[in-house]
Amino acid sequence: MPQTPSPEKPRTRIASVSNGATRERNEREILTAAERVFAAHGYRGASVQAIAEAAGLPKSNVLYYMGSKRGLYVRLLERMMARWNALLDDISVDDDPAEVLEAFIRSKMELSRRHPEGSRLFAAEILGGAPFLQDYLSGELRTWVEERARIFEQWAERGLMDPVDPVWLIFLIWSATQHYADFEAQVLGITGRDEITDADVERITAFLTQVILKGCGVRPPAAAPD
Amino acid sequence: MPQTPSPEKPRTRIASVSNGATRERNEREILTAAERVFAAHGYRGASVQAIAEAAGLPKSNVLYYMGSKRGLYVRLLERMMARWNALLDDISVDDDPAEVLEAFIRSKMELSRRHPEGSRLFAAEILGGAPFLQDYLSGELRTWVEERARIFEQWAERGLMDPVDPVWLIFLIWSATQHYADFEAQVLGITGRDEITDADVERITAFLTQVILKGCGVRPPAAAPD
DNA sequence: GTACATCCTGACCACATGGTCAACCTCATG
DNA sequence: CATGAGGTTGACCATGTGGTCAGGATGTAC
Repeated sequence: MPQTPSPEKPRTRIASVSNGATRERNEREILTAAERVFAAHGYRGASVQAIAEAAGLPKSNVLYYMGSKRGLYVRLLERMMARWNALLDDISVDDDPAEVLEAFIRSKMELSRRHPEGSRLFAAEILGGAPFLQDYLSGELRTWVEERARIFEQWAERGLMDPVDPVWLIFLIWSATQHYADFEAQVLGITGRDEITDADVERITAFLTQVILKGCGVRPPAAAPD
Repeated sequence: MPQTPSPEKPRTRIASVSNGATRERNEREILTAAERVFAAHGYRGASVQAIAEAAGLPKSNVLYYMGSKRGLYVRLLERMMARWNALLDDISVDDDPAEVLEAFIRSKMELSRRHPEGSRLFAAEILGGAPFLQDYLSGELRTWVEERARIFEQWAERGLMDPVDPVWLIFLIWSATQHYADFEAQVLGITGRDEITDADVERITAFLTQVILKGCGVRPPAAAPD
């Protein structure tokens, strides 16, 4: 119904130039604003009105593009999950534990750093009992964790690291890295700064890498080149 | 001593027996219910109606006891801060770092364990930018952290542990322990369990203690029994 | 110009929101 | 019994909620 394709006319370009461009620009604006509002107030606490104001658009326009509050929220979650899934996608038993763990910590830290609102959105969803993400958690993400946990275990068997519980190790890395996005307000309040700089992130990453690798009996990367 | 016979006139004192008891019972019921609802949906997302239903009381009754939604929320935050302040209250440079750090991890873990809703309430407040807690964070809590950080530094100077940044170490312990309350839904989904048992908590505590102490170059308590 | 799809939005709807209030109930004491 | 303070709550209010819709604006293709 939205589009009526002509059977024979060579309409290579149905949509006008402004069409796609306008849509893309507005959707991006709305998604950015919505991520911020949902992150700050959770699903119920966020109002379409507030999102619209943050995006500089009338409420009706937001609903025109996104259909519904729920649809918008789900779309944001899916975008965040996609970013997440790209993390540490290909590791094998033959990789160097130190390198992989450092890459894990670093990339997770970068993810929280680059998408703090998305990170908080995710956190708020989990805090509320993950009503929209239960299937993802006990499906895709669980598999993701189990696969990596198996590799950690094999490393332990080969004596490349201590035989720590791999799942709790993953949780430890998650929580430690996520903290700087989710609890940013706390970190800033306590340290007395007004922002977390790139240099801070670099230092925190180094700190976490050092403590966690040493804590698991993994030697730092420099010690294990071939 | 439920009632004190007034020496002169029974004018000033009028509280009946049922008065205090009823009030106490209802307030406790409301606070428990409210903590759960605020934790799940944040300040804006929680409705007085939902809290009332969770407490098994009419909405009017909740407002009769608590005055306003905001007052109820602030009261819950203060209760949680009081629990928090009792943590690791007296440590000195002369204590054993291993014992103190383990006690810190353990008591923080127990706090999250005993008050998961309060923990999530706090988390939701910080996630939303800590609109009600900014002063507390940059005041009391900041002092709390600085005092303990100073002690960690002195331990490092004495060679009792690695010279890691003490503030980030505190954040690391906070995030790792808080994770099991705040992200409970994630932990359960991924591990496939339906609850986190006392035995799990014990094992997680041991894991965190081992990794963090070793990671900071602290030796475990020499006199550890078994 | 006409045609047509997309874009835009104020007005509107049914319902939920936090909060108020007056009327009621309960019950120990005088 | 009557008093009176605490406890209880349905009805009510102004405002906010997510969502709909009709009608107009805009721009490109013919």
